[in-house]
Amino acid sequence: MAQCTRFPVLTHILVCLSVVPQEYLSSAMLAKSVDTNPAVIRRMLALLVGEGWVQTQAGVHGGARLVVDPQTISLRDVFRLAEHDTLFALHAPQKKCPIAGSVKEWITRVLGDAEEALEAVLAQTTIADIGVDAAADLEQWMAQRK
Amino acid sequence: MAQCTRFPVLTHILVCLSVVPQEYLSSAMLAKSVDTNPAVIRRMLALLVGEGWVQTQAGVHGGARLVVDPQTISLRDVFRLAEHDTLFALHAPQKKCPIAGSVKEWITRVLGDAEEALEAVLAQTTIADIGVDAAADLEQWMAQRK
DNA sequence: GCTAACCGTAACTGTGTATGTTACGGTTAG
DNA sequence: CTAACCGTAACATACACAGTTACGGTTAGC
Repeated sequence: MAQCTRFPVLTHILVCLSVVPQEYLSSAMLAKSVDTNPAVIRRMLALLVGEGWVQTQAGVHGGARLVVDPQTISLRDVFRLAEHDTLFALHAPQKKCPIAGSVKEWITRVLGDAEEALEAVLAQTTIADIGVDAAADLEQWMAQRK
Repeated sequence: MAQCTRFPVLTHILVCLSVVPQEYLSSAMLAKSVDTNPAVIRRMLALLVGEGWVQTQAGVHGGARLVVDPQTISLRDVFRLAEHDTLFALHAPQKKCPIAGSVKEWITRVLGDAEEALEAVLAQTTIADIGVDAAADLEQWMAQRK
């Protein structure tokens, strides 16, 4: 599959936003948390805004904010956003090959089923689930800082 | 996942070999069927030989031959061969980020479960299953050629 | 209004991975 | 001896994505 890190990063951003509800987090802060560039974060945020999960605010004290219940965002939703095109690419076999048809048919069907099974597992976890643990970590971290 | 076509191509090769048991198919013929270069096929064959599924024969009238029952090769096996490294890559978040730990933990666990579910579906189909349909296609194709 | 802190987006680079291609040495049958 | 094979290395090519820079637009506070 992929050497694609978008899924974990998108999840990380959403969890960050979910542990400080109603608060605006700047792309610079999120970039530090995810350990990347603010522009990369803003690119990701554009996707989340497009889904209607996040609102952004320009100007001083601006940033991004979660505008839906994190319980309503499953990892399946995030996964689909991250891997917009098909998970598996099919090769285009020679038309003249007599067995190409059945091979392609089987592969398509089986991969479809497999992807469905994969997404069914992802659907069982929501951003809120992860947020609970993350909030606990955050609290412990802040206590240690005192 | 990936823009990786290795899984379908490996499957195609195995099905081709399974419909003409005990017969040697040259990489040139397989290349025509899959619509690629013979060297690419030979690279793939090297993987299959490494698994012990295929034997190759150099020289005139040489080629590749299936040496195991196609019923014993599931698409899960082929999939693992095609996607040798982990299906999903994780990003390495900043150590200082207090919530990175729980995010990574959840992602790792959930993706592990998801991959398991995916492979469970793939395990239900074997090369022999596809070979049955492919053989029928081949027969029909040869009848039309008369 | 001016300034500084923000976002949005475009453009470019760098990099990693996979396929396509060529080439060459080694092996086998006739 | 030759032609049909494989195995493997050494490229070139393509593509997606992260990283980076830059610039225009927006907002809050002085």
